[in-house]
Amino acid sequence: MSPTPSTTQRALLGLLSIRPWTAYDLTRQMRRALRWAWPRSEANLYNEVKRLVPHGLATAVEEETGGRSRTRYEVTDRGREEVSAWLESQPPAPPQVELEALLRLFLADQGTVDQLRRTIAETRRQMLERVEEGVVIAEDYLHDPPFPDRAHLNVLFMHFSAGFVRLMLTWCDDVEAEIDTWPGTATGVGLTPGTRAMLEETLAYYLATLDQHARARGAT
Amino acid sequence: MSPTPSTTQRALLGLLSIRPWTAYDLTRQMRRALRWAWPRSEANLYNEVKRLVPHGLATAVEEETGGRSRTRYEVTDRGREEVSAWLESQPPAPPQVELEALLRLFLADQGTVDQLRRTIAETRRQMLERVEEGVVIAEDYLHDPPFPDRAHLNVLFMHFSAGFVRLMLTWCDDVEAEIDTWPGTATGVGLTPGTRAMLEETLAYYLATLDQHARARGAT
DNA sequence: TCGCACATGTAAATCGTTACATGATTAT
DNA sequence: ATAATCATGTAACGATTTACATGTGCGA
Repeated sequence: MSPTPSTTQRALLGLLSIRPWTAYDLTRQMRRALRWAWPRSEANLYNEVKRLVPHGLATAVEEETGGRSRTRYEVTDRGREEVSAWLESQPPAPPQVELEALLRLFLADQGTVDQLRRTIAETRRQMLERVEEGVVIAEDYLHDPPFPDRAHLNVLFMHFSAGFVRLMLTWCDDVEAEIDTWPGTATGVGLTPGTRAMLEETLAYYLATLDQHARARGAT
Repeated sequence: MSPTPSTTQRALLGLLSIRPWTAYDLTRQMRRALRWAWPRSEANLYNEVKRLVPHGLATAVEEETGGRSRTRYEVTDRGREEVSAWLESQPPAPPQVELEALLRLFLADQGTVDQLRRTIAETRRQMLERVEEGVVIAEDYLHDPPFPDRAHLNVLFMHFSAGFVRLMLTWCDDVEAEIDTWPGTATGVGLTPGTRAMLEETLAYYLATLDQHARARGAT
């Protein structure tokens, strides 16, 4: 009757375990923070919280605030158990990246260098938007942290997002520098000096990593 | 009648623009390479290629190879146009990361340090698997590239995936080092020296980035 | 007072996954 | 000869998104 909740539902349950929220605040929190780990559309979130209730994982209270009514959700004991069981369960799903810009790069020989350049420029713009949001949040946390007793977790969380932004921005730089040396996207380019160097560096890093972890395992 | 194709369909069309493939080869290619940019289940891919045909974007030929028949797909002119139009169209969807491990970290105060440690260990293991695949592909490309005239694109593509793996592995290291200093996930931890340093470094990087791009824009 | 952003959803349509099915090929 | 794996899907189900709907407060 109650199949195991989806990861989206578990994320909402997790938020509710921190404290009660209204539906709208939940979507805000998902947009502000959890977008980095589990991005979902807002309409979907309204839907999924509501579905926690009939499963006995959360309770809903209607509040009359002036005109329109809103719903405040609270986690139940069964809800908390569900979160615990999930954290205990092995293993987490593998990381997945959805990156249309990278897809376009892969197929760039079907188009022009200029199209590719615009794709990269747009990607950089998107990342700079995230940086602007990040500055606000980071300053918040240095002066007046919203959840002081969760600061250690939130900072490790932000540490990932900062790393991701950095990755994307340097990748954009690398791609731009490289395509500037191309006569076109398709015609007789092949392995350039730049891409050959990248390839060798990548392989060296991979081999070093495997080696290091093989030795770490052996030393245990 | 033909609503604009989904990105998954465009990815398949893009592959078909390189050359004709059988359904199975398409799924292989998606698994081997495009997983990094647009991960989809194999069953779905079989479905989506098939749906290209009634829209006039691809043609299908049944081939009898021994016993069972297989389908070979080819792109049509309309299919190529569709890919061009897509590459021309602004803007690409923003990058999205789905990372259950990061979600678990965010909610780690609902569980134990040991659970978190296991999550990180599993994530590292998943990434090392990717490294092993990557070694094979990179060596291929150095000795006997499968698509020599596409090498420049494929290497820039791999450059991203290598960067992502590196990001994940160093993040795992950082998290492990930090949580080793915690007495627990929740009880009176707050902003530790380690996380404070991270936070300051993140903020500094963000500000430097914004500054740099503001000046770059000003200098144009 | 007009429009726009905030706040809060619903309904329909689509997208995508999991589970199943089945013949062929290879390894043991 | 058997089991495992490759190759190729189908069907059912569930998750997600898009588009719409509507009230409320605020700034120009």
